[in-house]
Amino acid sequence: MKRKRNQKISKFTSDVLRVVSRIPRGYVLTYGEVASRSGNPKACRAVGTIMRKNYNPKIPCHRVIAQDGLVGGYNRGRRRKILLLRREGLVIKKGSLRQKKSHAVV
DNA sequence: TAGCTGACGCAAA
DNA sequence: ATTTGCGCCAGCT
Repeated sequence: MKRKRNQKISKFTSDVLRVVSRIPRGYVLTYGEVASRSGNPKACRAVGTIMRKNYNPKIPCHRVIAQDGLVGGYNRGRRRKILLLRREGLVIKKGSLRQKKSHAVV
């Protein structure tokens, strides 16, 4: 069912969304990194939860991958996520990224 | 209010 | 190199 008014998002959520939206094209961050930059280094799972909710399609959530290199999940299908990443110049082998490109704080 | 879930991370076997 | 188990946190029912 649809909700008329949007739930007020937590500061953490807001921060996470901001961090992710700042990831440059061609770069990726891990869920853990995003969590750390959001103030809770151990909230990697929570980050996943937030991404899953897919607040704003404008947010490049496909640039957030797992620490082990696996692309992780994607609300619209892992396949799609991989496509997007390759499209940005990243090399993915069997669902995992060869070289992780993190960006220093922008 | 309390409990369950999951787009994770890491250590151990 | 792989697989299994446990911990952690915010959101949802």
